[in-house]
Amino acid sequence: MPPPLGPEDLAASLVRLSFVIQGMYARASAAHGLTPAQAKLLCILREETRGMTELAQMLGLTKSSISGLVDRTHQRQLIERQFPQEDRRLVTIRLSPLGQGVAEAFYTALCSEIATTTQALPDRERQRLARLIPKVLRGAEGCIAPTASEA
Amino acid sequence: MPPPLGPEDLAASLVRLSFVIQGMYARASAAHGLTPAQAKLLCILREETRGMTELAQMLGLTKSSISGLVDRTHQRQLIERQFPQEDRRLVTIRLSPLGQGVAEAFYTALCSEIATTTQALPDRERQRLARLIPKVLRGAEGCIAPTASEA
DNA sequence: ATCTTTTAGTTCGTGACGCGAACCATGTCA
DNA sequence: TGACATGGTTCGCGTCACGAACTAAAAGAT
Repeated sequence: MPPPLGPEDLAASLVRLSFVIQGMYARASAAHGLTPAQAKLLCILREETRGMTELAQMLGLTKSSISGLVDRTHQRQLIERQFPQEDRRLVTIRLSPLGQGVAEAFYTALCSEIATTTQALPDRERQRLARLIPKVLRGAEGCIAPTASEA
Repeated sequence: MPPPLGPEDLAASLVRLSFVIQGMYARASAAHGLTPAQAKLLCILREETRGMTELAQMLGLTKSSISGLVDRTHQRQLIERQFPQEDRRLVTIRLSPLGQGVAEAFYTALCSEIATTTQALPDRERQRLARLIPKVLRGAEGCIAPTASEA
């Protein structure tokens, strides 16, 4: 008969879990020649082209931080800058062909590694988990969360 | 009738969850004048005194990284170095009185913030979650996980 | 008892990261 | 036209993590 678990225990294991996942994220990044920050950037751009300010919001970073990150990622040939004519202040960032490949490879590798660890669970429990977590995420949406949402 | 969720969906929401938690961790750290790295260090030392190599293992960092981290944290008066006589190579690190206070404050703040977001779930589901997550963690133990275990 | 190896930490140089402050260029609005 | 807002960049700073080279102390081997 397992004792009931208090909310602190849940909090503690959530923190622990997040460290484990972040560890996988870091290793998957490194395996593809990326820093975690660059990996996040690529994952966001996987969806669609974005402006610098937009990226700043999504990553929860300062404009100046984004500037640097984009620079370094650009040097690695993973992204391209576009200068739309309708508003010449804008700089739009999109994946380069190389970047697309790396982004996909990274993302699938990451997911498959994570899946490996959840594969240990019986289907029923995995299914439950898959439905519970989004609920927690919805509960957390109110927070000032940096919305490092994507991937 | 919700569609069944594949393992990729689960992986994706796990990643997303980990970012949310890390965001809270970062904000809770900042609120107590800590960097996330320093907060992790303090949390480990909350349990007991440790040597440098031991810290390196637990945090998944290099000895040189620990050296720097300990230096900076020491400058903030949060930890103390001890030089045991039985083995004069060893340096043992423990919380200073100030560090103890900060560590406790940080940890409880973090847990309570996380608890807030899970409070939205009905008791039954929260209870389920609290039992499922440790299972995932056990499944992930095999991994080379840096074991940034504590807190 | 000495010589060699292992163990524990430190130092140094490098690159990435994130921040705030100051700044420029382009649009927008009065 | 002049004031203001918006979008990005640059700079200097502190933090972080790494590998390589190094010192000191302990443990083992001869």
